[in-house]
Amino acid sequence: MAQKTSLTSDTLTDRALQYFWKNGFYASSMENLVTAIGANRHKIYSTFGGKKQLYLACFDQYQNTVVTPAFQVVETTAADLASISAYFEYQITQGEITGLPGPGCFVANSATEIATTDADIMAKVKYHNHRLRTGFHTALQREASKTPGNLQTDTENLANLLVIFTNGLWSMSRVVDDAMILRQSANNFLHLISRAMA
Amino acid sequence: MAQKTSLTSDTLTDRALQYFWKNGFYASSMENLVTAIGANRHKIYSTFGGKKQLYLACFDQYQNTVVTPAFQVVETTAADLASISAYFEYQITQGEITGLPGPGCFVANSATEIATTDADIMAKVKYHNHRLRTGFHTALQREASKTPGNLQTDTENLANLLVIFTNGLWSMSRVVDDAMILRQSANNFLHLISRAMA
DNA sequence: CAAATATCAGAACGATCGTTCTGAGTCAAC
DNA sequence: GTTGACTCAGAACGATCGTTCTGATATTTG
Repeated sequence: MAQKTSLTSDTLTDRALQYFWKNGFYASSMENLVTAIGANRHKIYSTFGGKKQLYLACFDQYQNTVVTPAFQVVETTAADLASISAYFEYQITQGEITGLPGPGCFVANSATEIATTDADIMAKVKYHNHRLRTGFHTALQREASKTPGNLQTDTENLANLLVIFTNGLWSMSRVVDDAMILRQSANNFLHLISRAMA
Repeated sequence: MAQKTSLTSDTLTDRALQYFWKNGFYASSMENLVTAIGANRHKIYSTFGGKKQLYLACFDQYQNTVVTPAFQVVETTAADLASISAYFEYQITQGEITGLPGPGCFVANSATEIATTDADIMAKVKYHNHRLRTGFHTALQREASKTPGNLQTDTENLANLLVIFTNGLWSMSRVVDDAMILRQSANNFLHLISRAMA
């Protein structure tokens, strides 16, 4: 019994995230969560306070362990349109590894399941969309700056379209079993963006 | 008590759809459904068989009372890109009337909530996306045919992007409170489509 | 009017929900 | 070796889940 003390709060959150992500909030009972994360009920309540708080903690975990590794390529100062393409490619590959149809985006799922009836979740969802929009925007601005004299490209609106498309793509990843469709869609959409900036 | 016999199965399904649409499957308890649709439990079980069957019946109701009135403009033989624009405008206006943030698309919500764990729901979702894709495709083909000699426009891929964008837009409609954002996004996206066909 | 049918609200079913609590077991400190 | 703080599985809580059933009321039929 050497691994008893190794169950950190971080590990619990990570395992809970995996389960919530796959099964959703309502379909994830405490009974299931307890067995899924390998901790007893007491630990969950003493550490987080309850199911809802554990769920909220998963948002930060998701940002750190999923969004940042995938999206940081877009958030660097050197990011451009190719970086956005790399982001989609990375996420689609992750979906392939996990298996399609997959769980999609944890945040988008939450937006659908409980955001409209819970202000805390709504705030987390809005933050996530804001993060994507900001990242896309700066990358598109850099891309636009490559074309000298290009001042009329509406990078803000294009960034907004990218956020919406991202949401739609992960929604689609929940019902398609071939990654090629996702990959082709991302490429085609980025091609439209590219043409709009020319 | 003259209206007792007026509660047809169609009326029940319609009211159930409204409640499911707004609250989702899991958060809609039988207790809530009974009071929401104005019928007793016995009626629900004798007519539909149970909660899940009632939910499935709502899909057909949604197609008939929501999708068809909004999307038929795209499905006519005379449809073109302007028809697609009219479809988005119609849906966004409906969202404005219902109030934003709104319930989004009933089918897309189901895809997120239960499609991955239920084959029946998955089939309904796939049918819906297929319907959208087919409608968009034929409308885009007609639009493309307006430009003589235009044979290289990949209307199939563009139709697919429209389906994904539609999913993303309704997902977004669950967290934004201003219809202008949705309207502007739809217009901007159709503008990209338009440029791609030129 | 009387008999048969349909519809109703609500009790009741076992199961499971999120949460709290109990008691046995494990560990480190001194 | 004893104490005290920890973890653990699992019992148990009231509440609510989806479903079934009961008895009263309303409507229709002959």
